[in-house]
Amino acid sequence: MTEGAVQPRRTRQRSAIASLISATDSFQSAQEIHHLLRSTGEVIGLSTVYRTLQSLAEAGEIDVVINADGESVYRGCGQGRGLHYHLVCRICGHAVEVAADTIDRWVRSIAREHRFSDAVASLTVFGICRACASAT
Amino acid sequence: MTEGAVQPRRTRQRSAIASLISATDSFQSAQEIHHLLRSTGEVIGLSTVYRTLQSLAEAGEIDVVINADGESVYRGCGQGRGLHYHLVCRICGHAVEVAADTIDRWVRSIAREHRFSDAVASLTVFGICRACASAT
DNA sequence: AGACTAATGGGAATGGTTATCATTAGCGTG
DNA sequence: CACGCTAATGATAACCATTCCCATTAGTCT
Repeated sequence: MTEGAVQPRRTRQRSAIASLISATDSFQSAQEIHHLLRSTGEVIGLSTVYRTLQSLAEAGEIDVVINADGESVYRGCGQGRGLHYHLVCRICGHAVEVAADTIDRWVRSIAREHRFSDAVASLTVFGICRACASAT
Repeated sequence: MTEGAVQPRRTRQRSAIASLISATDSFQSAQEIHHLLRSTGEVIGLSTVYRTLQSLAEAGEIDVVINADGESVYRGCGQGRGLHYHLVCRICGHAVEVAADTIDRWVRSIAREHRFSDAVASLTVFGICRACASAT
């Protein structure tokens, strides 16, 4: 009993979610993902979508961001690339991953200055991407 | 008709909320604020609390942060001090305002690099404050 | 094949937030 | 001060994302 965590079972639903997510490059809510899967003929329950997204997020296989409406939105990420933040278009949802170095240094120095420990930043930059800006 | 915005009426409820908020230095949810006011004998409806907090936030008189559960939490801020972010203790809720200069510069450069316009950062740093860390 | 149990999914429950609308009460005017 | 206009209030219902419940289904190991 060295490896406490057993890997999840391979189910049709779990791989459907994983492949849909890895095929998109913008953040989507659980509901949107559920709709998309349904519209492609996939038979899957909403509960399953929520559960699976959560477990994928905990496993670090996808990113979660809480948007301005307080909803959790998910997106696939290049794993193993370390911590990073996002630059998200508030019109089309297009998202870019941004290296965390600068911010992490800043967070650490701010935390040290105020004697906070265990500091983690929740950071997302919302803006308007080139395409949407010119499509006015 | 130069000044489109009329100032809100002075009501008992609005000042109760404003004074409670300015007397606290940690973020609180609308529900918590409602409870507190009720427990001090104030007669006030939940709807009013939500509405007033929103209008105060839009007016820039208080800060809003969406916490990890997707709830909106509010706190008074020193107005006129310009944009700033928060360092929040995830145990006791104690919050410190942090100047935004460094981050703003970073946000602008990231946005420029990826050709995003109108970029605004949503940033909150969660950690554990000195007091809570030593009260283990 | 059989057993064990994680995973599923439909529906109900939760909980924060917003909408509705009749009533109340600021506040400027005559 | 009395009057009127309408913003503000607040009880309640509606909303909606998310979680819970639990009987059923289906991976995975032997």
